[in-house]
Amino acid sequence: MNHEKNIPAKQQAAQEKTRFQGSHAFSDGAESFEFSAEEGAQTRQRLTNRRLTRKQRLQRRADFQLTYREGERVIGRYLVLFARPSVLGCCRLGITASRKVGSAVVRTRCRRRIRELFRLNSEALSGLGVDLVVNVRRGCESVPWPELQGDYLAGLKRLRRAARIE
RNA sequence: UGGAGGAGGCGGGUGUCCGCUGUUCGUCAAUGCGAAUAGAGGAAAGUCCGGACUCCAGACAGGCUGCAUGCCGGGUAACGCCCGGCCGCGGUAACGCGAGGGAAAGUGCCACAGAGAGUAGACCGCCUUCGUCUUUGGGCGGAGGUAAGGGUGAAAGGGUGCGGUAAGAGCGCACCGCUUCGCCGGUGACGGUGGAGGCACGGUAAACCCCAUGCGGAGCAAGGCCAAAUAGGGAAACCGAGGGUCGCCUGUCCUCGCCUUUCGUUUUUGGCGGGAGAGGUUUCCGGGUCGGCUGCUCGAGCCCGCCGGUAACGGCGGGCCAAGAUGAAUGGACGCCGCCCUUCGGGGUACAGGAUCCGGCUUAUAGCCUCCUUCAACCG
Repeated sequence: MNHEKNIPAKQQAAQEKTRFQGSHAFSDGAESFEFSAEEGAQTRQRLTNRRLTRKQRLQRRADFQLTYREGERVIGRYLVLFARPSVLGCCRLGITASRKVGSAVVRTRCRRRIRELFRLNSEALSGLGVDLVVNVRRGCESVPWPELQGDYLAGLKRLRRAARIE
């Protein structure tokens, strides 16, 4: 988290601007993740964490199976989410696309879009600290971005609710 | 200009924001941060052939079995691939297609129809002759000769024509086909040509089979190296009890043998030493799981030029370094442009993503471009 301080303020401002525009562009429903600009310090933290390195990905088969077995499950229109409290502090992402989804090209595109969902909406997971496994369902490669993002964020909301109840 | 055929190429462009993986450099405690730079295809696909590479087995090599290939010559590391040619078939042509060896080594199969289907055969016919009847046209019956015509069939034991004959027939002749023997051309497949034979030899080998040639097996999850935890194996050193009763202390009981006043890991009533049993701790060794590293990208490499070759391709010279990921990067979002369709709102923009690497084949592919050839029409 140290590197966040290194980013110049100018760049931060630019990011904030684009993010804000984007947020308005697909603010067609309550599911879109909204935040206001006046929460200064918190906003800064949310805006800067946009990277997705290898550490933040599930890399072992055992991790996947553990998440399937012990995690919470939420089924959406295009995605199926599994989440399980992580041993590490941060969130990690794993993506599974079976051959039912389509050809190799289609599956790769789905993976990339989901990775971007995870990366650009990291604030939706802030404070959770879970291993998240996403199963791809059919149609994920061609659905418009706002709809897919809505599906993803709605899934996360339900996951949060399930966690709170527990 | 239009139709057709062949060869080859491209297969989106661009802007903004946010990212990913490798390498190099800088910085640093750091796998972090910053900068620069590179980063999917013509099929990356199917995994159908051929190799390189690695391990295993064996070792001159050969055979059996199995599989594959199959006109000729050339190319290649090799091939079932490519190039050139031959033959057959299709097309007016350009050109295309062909598993294209052997059916006189053997076995099998060829339904139905038909008189007869492989040592042929005679249903209707045709012809001769005898008998008989007669309204003199011929009819009926017997004996024989035939295979031209009809009919069946996918196929009827060479074809067409002329001669010949009672009618016919390779019975004879010419041409074509076939078989066979020469000669000429060609490296060869084969082509051309001359003679002889009077015709025997149906098809099917993606039916068994025969002949010739080739092939040891498994694959980068190959293979090599490092190596946590736990359990277990081996070795060494050190420590000294263990169990029951119990919250704790004291006391007591049980558990090996020998010896008897010195020694000490402990096990005694007290003491000693040998044997035996048992536990704990630490260290090392070997095997080795999770995991990590390597193999891993400079190669039958790519580009340009010249030379040889009809070509595939080869030779020489010069230049270049161009993915190396591993739950797997090379992107996501939003615009603009191009192209196509449009009901003028808009919609669409192919097939498709490396996984050790090469050479091929096959299959998928919206649309676009270039060149050559051929046919038809028109103009000159």
